[in-house]
Amino acid sequence: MQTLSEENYLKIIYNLDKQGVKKVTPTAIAKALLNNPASVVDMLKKLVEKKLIAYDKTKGAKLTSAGKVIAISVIRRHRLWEVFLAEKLAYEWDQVHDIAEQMEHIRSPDLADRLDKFLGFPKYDPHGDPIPSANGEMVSVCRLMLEEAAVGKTYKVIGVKDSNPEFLQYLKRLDIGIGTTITIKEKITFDNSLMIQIGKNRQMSVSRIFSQNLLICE
Amino acid sequence: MQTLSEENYLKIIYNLDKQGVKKVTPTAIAKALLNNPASVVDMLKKLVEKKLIAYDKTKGAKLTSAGKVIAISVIRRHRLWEVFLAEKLAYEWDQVHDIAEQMEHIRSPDLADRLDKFLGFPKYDPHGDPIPSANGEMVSVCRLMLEEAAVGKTYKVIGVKDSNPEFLQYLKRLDIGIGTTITIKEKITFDNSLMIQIGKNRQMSVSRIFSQNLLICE
DNA sequence: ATTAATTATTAGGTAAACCTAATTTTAATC
DNA sequence: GATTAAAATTAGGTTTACCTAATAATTAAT
Repeated sequence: MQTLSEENYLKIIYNLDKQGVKKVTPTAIAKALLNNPASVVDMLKKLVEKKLIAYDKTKGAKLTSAGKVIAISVIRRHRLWEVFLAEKLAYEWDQVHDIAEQMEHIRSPDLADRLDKFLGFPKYDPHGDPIPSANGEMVSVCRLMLEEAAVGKTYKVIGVKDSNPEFLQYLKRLDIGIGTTITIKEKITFDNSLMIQIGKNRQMSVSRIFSQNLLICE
Repeated sequence: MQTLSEENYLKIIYNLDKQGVKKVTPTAIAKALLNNPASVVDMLKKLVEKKLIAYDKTKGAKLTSAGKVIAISVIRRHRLWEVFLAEKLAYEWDQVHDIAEQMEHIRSPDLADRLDKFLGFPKYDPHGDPIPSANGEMVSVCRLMLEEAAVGKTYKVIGVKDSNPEFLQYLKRLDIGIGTTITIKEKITFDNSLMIQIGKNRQMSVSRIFSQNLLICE
């Protein structure tokens, strides 16, 4: 049985690794957790003892399979609660993270599974991140930035990259939410803006900044 | 801002007082929290410093108005989550307490209010305890044991006294749940059993033990 | 390759919330 | 009212998860 803090470390190590960080170092972890590298070193030792990670100065921290199981289940809980908060309690995309950060640590054998069922087995959280299934599998990520979309194709909005409140506010005003369909009409090369069609009949131009922040899926 | 542990102490002090304990002593609190009286004394000092309780050897611990506000809000969150777990996630009455014990400490300004709304502003939790409203008011407890019911009258089931799993199982088999209507047909004095009507057409006899465990409201 | 800068680690410390064991206080009983 | 039992308190310790400051080890830059 692991503590709340241990769960957070495992989750962060998993996430950093997933984000493609070549070496998961104490400093990187400290930055993510907003704490001190010295504290991280302490905890890494503890996690090594518990056989939840392997740590090697030169290779950084790596989850063992036991550690990975825990990390994924924490992530699963986090993302399920995010869906709950957004969908059932009408929170905005940017408000759900901090609360889910707390809720992910609630422990009870089948809570996540019941929640999953209650929510209708969602595949993605409100940020477009895939939700691991009960057995720890994640759907292969169908997820690209609007910027990477191909002209002529139609996509569905699945989330945002950075949950900047202003951006979310703006999306809301445009009536763009999860599931909204977007068709790419034209790429304007000179400023990298895009002419898109939202839903069936609305057309508009969006900036590169915009298209780098919206996540879509075919 | 108070810690999780402080919240638990305030809640317990509130509950002990409500249960009619004449003097809320360190030993009583320790018994309720399954910890040591010495630890309780430590914490009581801290709570006095924070002006959340008044403590006097001879009178025991008493919540200040600030302490009461916190205690009631913890209780509100606890009971709302219990409703959520029972109603939305299909937990049995006896399974919700331990999970709600954890969820009650999730902090976020308006989470409880949103949850309350989502649940349709329930008045009682699955144990028949009243849920404080957002401003801290609790409905006057409409709650009596089936044993105390009057012949001829019709009541609604609001909860159980002791959440004994066997009893809950039995209720389930009888298709008795929260909201089920029960009409008292006859009191059998020789063994204190009751002839009741469940819903519209089912009649059956229940033992005194049974009727001392089911909570109802007119 | 040596110096400078960055990282990692160790040493020693703190705060929260517990604990045990000893002591004092209060209450109960004869 | 003295004795005994129970409860409250104090003293001193532990664990978890942090911290700062100092040192050691890497990595980068001249």
